[in-house]
Amino acid sequence: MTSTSAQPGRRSASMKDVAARAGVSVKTVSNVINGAHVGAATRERVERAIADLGYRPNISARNLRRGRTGILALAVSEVDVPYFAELARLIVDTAEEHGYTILIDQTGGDPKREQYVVDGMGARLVDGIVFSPVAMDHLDIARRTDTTPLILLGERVSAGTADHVAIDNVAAARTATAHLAGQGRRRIAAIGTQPSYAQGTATMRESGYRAALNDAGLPVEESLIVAARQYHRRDGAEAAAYLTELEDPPDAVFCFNDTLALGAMRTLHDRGYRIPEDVAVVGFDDIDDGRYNVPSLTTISPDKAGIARSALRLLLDRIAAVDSPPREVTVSHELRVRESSGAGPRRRP
Amino acid sequence: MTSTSAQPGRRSASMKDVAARAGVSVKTVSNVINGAHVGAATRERVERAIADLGYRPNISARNLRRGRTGILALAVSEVDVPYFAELARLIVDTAEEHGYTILIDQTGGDPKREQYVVDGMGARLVDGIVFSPVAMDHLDIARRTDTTPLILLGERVSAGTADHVAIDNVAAARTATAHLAGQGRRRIAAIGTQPSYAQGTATMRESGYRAALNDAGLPVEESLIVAARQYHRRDGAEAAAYLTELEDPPDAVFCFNDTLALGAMRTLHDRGYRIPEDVAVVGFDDIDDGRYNVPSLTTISPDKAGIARSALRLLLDRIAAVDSPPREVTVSHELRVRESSGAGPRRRP
DNA sequence: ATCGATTACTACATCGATGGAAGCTGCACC
DNA sequence: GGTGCAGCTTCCATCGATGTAGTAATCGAT
Repeated sequence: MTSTSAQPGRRSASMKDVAARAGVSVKTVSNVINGAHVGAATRERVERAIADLGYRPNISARNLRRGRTGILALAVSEVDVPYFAELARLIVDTAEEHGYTILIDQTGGDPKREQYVVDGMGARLVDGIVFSPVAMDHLDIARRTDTTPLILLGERVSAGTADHVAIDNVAAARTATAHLAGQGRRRIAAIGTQPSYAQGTATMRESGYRAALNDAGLPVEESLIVAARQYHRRDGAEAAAYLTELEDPPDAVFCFNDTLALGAMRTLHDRGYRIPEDVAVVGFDDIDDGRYNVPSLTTISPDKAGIARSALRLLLDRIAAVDSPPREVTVSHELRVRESSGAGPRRRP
Repeated sequence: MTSTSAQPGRRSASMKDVAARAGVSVKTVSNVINGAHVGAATRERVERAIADLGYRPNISARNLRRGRTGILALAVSEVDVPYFAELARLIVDTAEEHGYTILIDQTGGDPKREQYVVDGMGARLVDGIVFSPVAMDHLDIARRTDTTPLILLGERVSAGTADHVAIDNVAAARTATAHLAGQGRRRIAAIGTQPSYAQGTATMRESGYRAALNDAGLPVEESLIVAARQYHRRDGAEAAAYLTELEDPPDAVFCFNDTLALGAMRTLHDRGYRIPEDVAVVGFDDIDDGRYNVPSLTTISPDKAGIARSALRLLLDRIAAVDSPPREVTVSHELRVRESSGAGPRRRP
């Protein structure tokens, strides 16, 4: 089925052109393309005409007729955040396996843009949306009137507002903090709280952190809990700077994501702290950067492929059956102990 | 224009419904939406009907009629490669300013998938494509029959095959290598050549490297030139391992991108080399990771925002005027000297 | 030979929005 | 009162692919 020659003419060939060339009706061409029963000889002729004309179906027309577009949106704050970049990669690949294409929307965490996402992205452009909210809480989402299937990532929604995929953030944070306590650390700081948003991932991780301190019989010291406006390296670096300036600096830091941790480690290093000897560091997300960093970063590793798979499955299910009750999927995670939390001598990752 | 109530009914409202509710014709609704002259009273009524019904235009129908989709594709090997992630972010934002949405395609460097991209991505789904080729050379691209506007990134195309945006890779690599020579380094290795593809970015960087060695009166030692299958940290780590096992290891390494450099530095560190004292390292791309790494990474910093802007401009121009001659845009770059190449005492980035 | 069933294909309406031409107002003007 | 002209608005065709209904041809069974 090699295209031997294609007319570079302004208008590209339509089914009608193919039909005319093959001497059949338009519908027969459609049948050939969609694999319906067509006689061998006719099929042959149509296929030759398709090749000759370099015909390719017009997606807009097909979508109009079929009522779907074959496009799903992935809406995140910024795609160049490593965690989202890695997730985007998996989601794009997974979607492709299901015959869907992914379109990227960057909200930048802007509430207006997030509202736009929740409202179905303006026009009926996408069949469904995978959304990682920053500013919206579940009440905002419950209020939505749009019916575009929507899957939330990393969001703890109280009760059946929307489909939702996440890891158990409380448990993961608890494990991470417990690991530090188990290494004999006594002043364990946390970087990454976000006061504004009571339902978010940050709050879950914070409460896991607090629970672990309680479990270990350690006091919760509010001055060791540092907020981060965003989750970039810069924010981690700034938070760490603040911590080193305390009268009694911490001997460990649990960062709510890996980029915060990498930024924090940079500052700690600059200020003469040895990692993990003086300060142990644990991150969250298990991005590729952390594995190769010196020292390599202990972190919570969520099953990202599992998240991508689950999100797509939920979304496709919902596209098929809009009225089914919302589902929550919890994906597994594990602690990856590496150099930054004092796991013996330095070795290759 | 707040949506007061939206029918959750299966089928969402069409222009016809709006027209019926407002007591006008479909075309008048269309005119209201597209800002044509419509009487104030009529406009008012139509707008209320739109709000009441929660009407939003059907993109597929509009696209079918208008002959364009408002979607552009960004095709790269993998979006989670930091350089592409950062570029994707800029391109998504820039496209949005122009009223376009970006759809991501990951080729994984697979020739078949790249061919698919060059052939316009199967169906007339996108209005244009920004493509960073890995396996395709300019001959493959010259052979293309599809007419979807296509902009190439980072590709040195010999003569007017397609529009094309890149930095001057030869000059940049020459600057990077010269910087190392200028620091007194004598055995400067290179990591990242790709023998298979004579027109690619890797070849440009290699020839800049060779030229700089000549400029500095240093011999080109083939054993110090290491290929990399991909440009991930792992490949850099492996290449560095090979270099340290040489009888006479290098005192500097120029890596063809930052992730190679970060991987290489990890291995060098593990094997007891001090950076930059024993081995200086320079990368390429200026990704965020490199700025915060310990030691921070000296690198070539391309004007990524400029690349995104230029690519979009070329693409939109070509969509408007398909037959204009191909253009090449060279975007600026600069050397960012940091710790990894011995720029004095370690300081914050 | 005839009937019913099956197959292979055609004609036509349809999805929703838009461009163009025609129609209907109201109004100024001769 | 008729003409001309705006200014809106309506009607109709259209974009390209697909579902439905229907027709023609073929086959097996009686």
